[in-house]
This record gives sequence, structure tokens and C-alpha cells, in this order.
Amino acid sequence: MNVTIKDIARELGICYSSVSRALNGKPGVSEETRKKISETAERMGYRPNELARGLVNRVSKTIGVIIPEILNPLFNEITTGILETANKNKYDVFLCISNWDRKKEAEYLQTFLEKRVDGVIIKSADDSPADNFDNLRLPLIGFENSSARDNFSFVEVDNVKGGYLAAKHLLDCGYRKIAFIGGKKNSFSHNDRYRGFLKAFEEKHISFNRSLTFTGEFNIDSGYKVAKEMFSHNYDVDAVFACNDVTALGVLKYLDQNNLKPAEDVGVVGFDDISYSDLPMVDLTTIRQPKYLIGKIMMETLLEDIKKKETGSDIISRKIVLEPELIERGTTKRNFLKVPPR
Amino acid sequence: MNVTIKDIARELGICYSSVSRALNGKPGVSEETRKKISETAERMGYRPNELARGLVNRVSKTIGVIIPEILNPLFNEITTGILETANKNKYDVFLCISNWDRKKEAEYLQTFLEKRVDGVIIKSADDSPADNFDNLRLPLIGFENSSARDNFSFVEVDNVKGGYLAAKHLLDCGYRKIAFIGGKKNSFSHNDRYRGFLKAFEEKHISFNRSLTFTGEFNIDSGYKVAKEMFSHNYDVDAVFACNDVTALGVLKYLDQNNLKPAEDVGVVGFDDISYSDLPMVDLTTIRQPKYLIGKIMMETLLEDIKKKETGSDIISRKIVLEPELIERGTTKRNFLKVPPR
DNA sequence: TTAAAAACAACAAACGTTTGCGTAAGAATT
DNA sequence: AATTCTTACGCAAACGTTTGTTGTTTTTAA
Repeated sequence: MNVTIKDIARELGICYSSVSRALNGKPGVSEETRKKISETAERMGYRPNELARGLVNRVSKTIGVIIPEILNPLFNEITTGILETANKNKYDVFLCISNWDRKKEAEYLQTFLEKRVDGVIIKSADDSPADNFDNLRLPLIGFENSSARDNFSFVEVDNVKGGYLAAKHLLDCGYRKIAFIGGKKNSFSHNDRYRGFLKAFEEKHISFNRSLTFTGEFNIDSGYKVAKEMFSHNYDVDAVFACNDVTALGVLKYLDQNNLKPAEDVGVVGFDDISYSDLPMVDLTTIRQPKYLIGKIMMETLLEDIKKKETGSDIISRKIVLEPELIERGTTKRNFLKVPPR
Repeated sequence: MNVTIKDIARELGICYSSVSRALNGKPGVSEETRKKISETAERMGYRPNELARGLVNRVSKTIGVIIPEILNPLFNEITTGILETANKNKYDVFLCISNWDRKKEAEYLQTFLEKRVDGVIIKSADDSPADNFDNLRLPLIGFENSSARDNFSFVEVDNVKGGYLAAKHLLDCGYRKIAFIGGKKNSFSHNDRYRGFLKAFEEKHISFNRSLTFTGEFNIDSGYKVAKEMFSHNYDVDAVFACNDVTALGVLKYLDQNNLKPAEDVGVVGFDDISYSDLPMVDLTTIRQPKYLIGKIMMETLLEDIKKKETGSDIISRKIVLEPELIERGTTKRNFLKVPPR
């Protein structure tokens, strides 16, 4: 069906090994035949069979990527960074969605093994220690998750600092009764952001009301529900830090529906800086993650590791931490002093 | 390095062909040895090499998907449908972003050929006739694009009807000076929606001011720019139909910044119904595409075609058209009658 | 002119599977 | 007890490559 190396050889009456050498630019074939070979290859529409190639070279030029979901613009932009960088380096990627399901994740890792991917990038569905990929003998880069183990590299934003920046900003504005809506309980990002958040309070010798700690999921509904819980039960709250922008959007949705003004009535800070946070109707103050860059760096680091593995040098696991940045917008207001400091 | 079928055979002192047969449930192996084989396979952590398998079976259990971008929630949700359906059927997918670049698209198709994917799903970057995949001998499903050719199947929403619903709704509300912001010029979806749009005017014997026809890209900036053009030059406009929600968001952004009230001052209808259109701060009236379903159906149709190809039966190209739906929200208002009908 | 060196091409094994075919042993039939 | 039929297993070729080794020709040098 498809043109093979042998077809070309037969056409020219030579041995197929010469064809291989010619097409791969290896020595041992005369310029004359080399030329003839590449011409007929072109003419016959030859396309190397990467499966056969992968079989003998033990390399597939393929990366496996597992992310929890793709609808959240955060993963979206990270994925864009991953895909574009892969493409630039002539790699293809298997993209898989785990739906935050650890079992699915393990399944995908198995098929990656079977399809002989050269490396894996993963945002694990769960940061708990029992791990799917401890004895996976494959270059692997994680997004977050990974403070736990030191046998592979990972990339993340400085979440402690991110949480700190958010809380500090709210306190600087004058908000005092601040609620914290986290992400998945016990996830590293959740814990780190919470730690940073508390640090800002300590630094200013202001106490944080621990009953204002909530956890949420990565969707609008989740933020909406927490906001409803807080405001319909008259919690004493004048600001909210939501651990991701999508959750913050849910909070804003509730405020909008209940005629509460962002900033004036309730200060809101998100995390991620997804593209929609910038819309004037949303105008969400948030902590920006360099999303595209995160994807790009993960892929670049992975490709380096793969090269190292091929040349036999040791892969040393690295921990790459990027800087978060406060983006001040309309959902917080400086000199908010409903409750004047005593 | 990795455990192979031969390792298992050696371990048990039998021939590797028996191992293959046993593990694949083929006849010709006694129950007893079959059991022994699967046990030792399990124990040794055997994972079949899909590259080798693919080589002999001429099947890779892999689908190639090319989309123009992933940041737009439209493609996002379609992709989710594609990926989840692939997964359910034990296929993996190579996801590639063309960035609306025809050349890139062609490159990807070549690597798909080399990696021996079993089929392709594509939203082409360009609907023009010179086509990248005319002589691609591979099952292929397109999203839109495809009215042009009949040698492969495609899935799309009824764009004529979509455009019609949008215009009819605006006219029913009482808006009369309606602008049309299209998508890529000469794309089928653009043309179809425009045709439907005009049809609603004809049906009501209302004339459409053709100077209010604009084209845009799939991003916020593009909608913003067109809105700026229109309103800062005092075009006589009381409503806008934008061919996709992201563009509509750009229009809303301009309105918000210039104290123009959606619905009251300017009616706005989008297309797609991306998840953010539902937010109360946005609350965009729009024409919904069944995005997830589109992805799901594309993948299902493709898998059917692949099966047909394997069994040798003919693949007949189908044109699957789904229904769009008007979602009425706050950016349009019924009984808008600034200009009372004469 | 002849031997040695260099250049090229063919051979063959390997990568890890699947699968058609041959063969031996045991079971069933007469 | 002799014949046929099953059943289980081994052998070997094939899928499309890469690559080390061997063989042949041409070129170079003595």
C-alpha cells in the first residue's frame, strides 16, 4: 500500500540498505546513487514508517501529556505552550484528560508505556503520596504536585508568594474580614497558597478568622456555592481570595445576582489571570501565573532530559519555580476602609 | 530493557509464538499453559510494544487531530468531546494546533502519515479549494469547511439557520439597524451565517444596510476594533450580530468602556455559546452550537469509517448537520422600539 | 604491473510482534 | 491394534526500518 524503502531499491535495482543510508545522510553511498535515490523517493512519494523506525531506534518522537481538564483556561494556555514547543522540536504529543481521576491517569500512563512515548508531562489529579509514576522508567516533568518526591523534575509558580501577594494586597486595601476559598484539599498548591495567605496576616499582626476557610473545585459553580453559603448565612466577610479565577468568577456571579458590588461591598482576588479576567465586565484582580511559559518550560526541560537519557548522562531532577504577579483590577479598591483600623 | 514476549517464553521454556497466542486469546494454546503465561506476564510486568504491533497489524490505535487554536472555548469544548470519545474507544490522539496556518496543517498531515495514524479529524485553517488532504488515503472527518468536496465526511451546525435565528431574534426585538460581524472571509461558516442572516431580513421585507458588514477574527480584540470603528464613527447602528462569542465579547468590552448599555443602547447576539457567555456580568444572547456533541460525533463517525476500512466495505462520505439554538439572555431585549415601526 | 587502500554496495541480523504451516503426541474411531 | 482426527506447540516468515559485516570494485601508490 505505502511506498517502502524496498520499493525504491527494487525500482533502482539496488539494495535497500543503501536507500536507508542515502536517505539518512549516512556515509557509504556514492553521491550519484544518493541523488538517484532521493529523486525516486520523492517521485514515488515515500514516507518513512515511523513505527518501524521507532522499533529499531527505540525512540518514538512522541510525548505523552496528561492534564486534569482542558476547559479551564489555565490548562488551556499551559497546553498551548506545551504543544507549540513540542511542534518546534519535531515531537508529537498524545493529549489525555484525566478528569481529576487517578485511575484514568494510571491507565494513560500504561498506554504511554505501550506506545513507547519518549517522555511524559503530567499535572497529577491528586498530590497524595501513593504514586502512579514512581517506578515509571521514563523522563517525566510534573506541573505542581511534586514537592513530595525528588526523583523527577517539576515546574510551578511560587504559590506561597502568590497567596502572600493576594492577602497582602487585600489587607493593604483595607479589607479585614477576608475569606479564603482554596482548591483541592491537601493539594500542594492549595496548601502553599494558604500558607502564603496566612503569612501576610502574621506580618501585619492581623488575625485571620479560620472559620472563613473554604475549599472549592475548579469551576464556576463551586465559587458560586461558597459565596452563597457565606452571604446567605451572613458571615462577616468583606473580601474573598479565591484560589483560581474560575472559582472567583463564581463568586462574582453570586455578587452580581445579589446586587453586591465587587470592591465596594466585597473585595475579590483570584488566581491564574485567565483571559476573561481582563474583560471590563469582569475586571478581576488576580495573581497571574505565566501560563504559556509554564507549558513551554516543561516541554523544554523534558526534551533536555530525553536528550540526556539518550546520551547516557544522568538526569538530575530540578525544581523550577516561576514568579507570580499581582494584577490589580476593579474587584479590589485601595483605601477601602469601611471598618476603620482601630 | 523492557520485558518482551521472548523473555516470557524463555522463562517458561516455550516458544514465543505461544505466548503471543495466549496473551491475545487466540486458539492453539492449552488452558494450562495459557494460565502460566498470563501469570508470568503479569509477574514480569510485561507491556506489549505497540510499535511492533502496529507494524505487523498495520493499525496504530491512534487518531490525528488538527485544530486552528485551543484558546477559543469553542474548540476547547469540541476537543473535549473528541478526546473523551477517543479514550472510551481505546484510541489515543495526537493533538496539533495549526494557528490558522495552512502550511503547518500540511506538515502535520505528513507526520500523521509517517506515524501511521488510523484516521484524522480536522478543522481546516482555510476553506479554499486547493486542498491539503485530497489524496490522503486515510479516513478523515472535517469540522465545517467541507461543503466544497464530497470525498469525505464532515460535521457542522446548520449555519444558515444559525444566522437566520440571530437576525430574526434581533428583528423580533425591534432592532432595525443591525451590523454583521463575520468570521474569516470566504469561510463556509461565514458565508452560511450571512446568508441566513439576510434571509431573515427578506422574510420580513426589511432592508439590510450592506455597509454594516464587517469581518473579524476569533478573538476579543477583533470585536473590540470593529465596535470602535462603528461607534466612534457614528455609524447608524442599534444592534450587532457577531459570528462568534469571543468577537461578541470584544463588542461588549467596547460598550462597557464607553457607557453604552447592552440591549438598551445596542442589542448584541453572539454565536457558539461559550461557557463565559452565561456569566451574569456577560449574559450574552447567542446561538448555541452543541460543541461537545460535535466533537463526540466526529470521533464516532471516524471510528465507524476506520472499522469499515478494515473490513473492506466502502466508506460513504456523510454530511452531518446539527441544530443551532437561540439562547436568549440580557444583551437583547424584546420590545426594543427606539425607532417605532412606521 | 602489482599490492594495498579506499569506496561503495550487498548481505544479514535485529527491533518485538503476529500468524500460516508443519509436526508430534494423544484421543477417538473402526 | 491400526487408522484417522484433534490438539498443542514449535518453526519461520513477515511488517519496515537501521546498522555492523563482508564482498567487490575502483583508485592510489610503490
